[in-house]
Amino acid sequence: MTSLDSLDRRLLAAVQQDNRLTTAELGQQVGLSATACQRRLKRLRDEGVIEADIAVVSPKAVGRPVSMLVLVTLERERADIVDRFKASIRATKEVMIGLYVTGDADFVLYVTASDMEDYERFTRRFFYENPDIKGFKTMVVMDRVKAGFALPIEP
Amino acid sequence: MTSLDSLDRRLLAAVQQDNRLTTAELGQQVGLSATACQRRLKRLRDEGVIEADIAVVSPKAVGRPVSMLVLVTLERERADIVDRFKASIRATKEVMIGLYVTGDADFVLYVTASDMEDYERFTRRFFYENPDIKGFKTMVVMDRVKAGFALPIEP
DNA sequence: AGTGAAATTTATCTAAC
DNA sequence: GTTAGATAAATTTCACT
Repeated sequence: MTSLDSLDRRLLAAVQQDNRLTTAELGQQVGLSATACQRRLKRLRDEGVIEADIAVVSPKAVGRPVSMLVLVTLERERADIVDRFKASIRATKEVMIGLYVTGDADFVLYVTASDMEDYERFTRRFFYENPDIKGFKTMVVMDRVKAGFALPIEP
Repeated sequence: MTSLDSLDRRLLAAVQQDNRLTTAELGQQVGLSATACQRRLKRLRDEGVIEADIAVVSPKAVGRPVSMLVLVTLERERADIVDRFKASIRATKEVMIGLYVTGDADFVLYVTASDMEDYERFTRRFFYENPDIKGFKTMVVMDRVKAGFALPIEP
C-alpha cells in the first residue's frame, strides 16, 4: 500500500471536489509548484489512489429524476447465489450502486428511474423474474440531502 | 429545463466514465470536431447538466477501508426535526451520502470509517448524543459490488 | 441555430538542475 | 523539490451551411 504525505492528502481533498483545477491552481492551494502537483497526481492515478476522474451528471437533466433505495433479501445466502446476484447487479445499468451487506438485508441497491411506473417495470424485470430473491423493500428517496462522493481527508 | 440531443447524451455518457478525455478524443467517439465537443461540454457545465467534475478517491488508500449503511429513524417526523437532522448530515464529513427516504427508515446514511472502533466512536457522537433520534440500524458493507456514479444514458 | 479550421492562449509534459 | 523550454491541449476568432 502506498503511503500518502500531507501534500498528497491535500491534493486529494482538492481534486475530489474539482478535478478540473489546473496544476498551477492546485499548486497555490497546497503550496507546491505546478510540476510537482502534476507529478504527484500522476503517481496517485497510476497507483490507484485516484480510482477515476468523472463528470457528475444531473439525474434530473437526463430524465431520471426519481431514485430508490432497495433492500434485497435472497432466498439463501449461498456463495453461488450471491455471486450470481452480484453479476446481475453489474449487468444492470439502472442500478447505480449495489452493496453486499450484513444485517437486515443481503444487498442494498440505489436505483434511478424516470418515474414510478418505470421503476415498477424495473422491479418486475429485475426482481420478480429472479427465483433467487426472497423479497425486497423499496424506500423512495425524497431528498438527496448529501449525494457527494467526497471522503473526509485530513490534511 | 435544458433539452439534450443525441450528441449531448453521448458526450455525457462518455465523460461520466472519464472526464479527462481530450475534446479531440471525445470528438472521435461521438463524431464531432474537438471544438464542437468543447462548446457542448461548456454549455452542459454552465447549465448544470454536469454538476461537478471530480476525482474518485480510493477509500482504502486514504485509510477508510470500512463503510456502513445506516438506517436512521427519528423520534418524530416533524419538519423542524427533519431539517435539523439534514443540517447535521451536511455538517458531518464521515457521512458521504445522506438520503431522506420513505418507508422503514427516515434517513439512510453511507458512512466511512477507518475501523469498527472508529465507527463506534462516530455513532456515539452522532447518534447517541442526538435526542431527535429514536434508533438506527447498521449494515456493514462487505462488498461494494457496484460503486459507480454512472447514470444510464441512452444515446 | 450549430459547425469546423486556423490562430491564440493556456496548460501539460519533458528535461534539465 | 524547482525552473525553463517543448509539446499538446483548450479557447477564441472567424468563415461557412
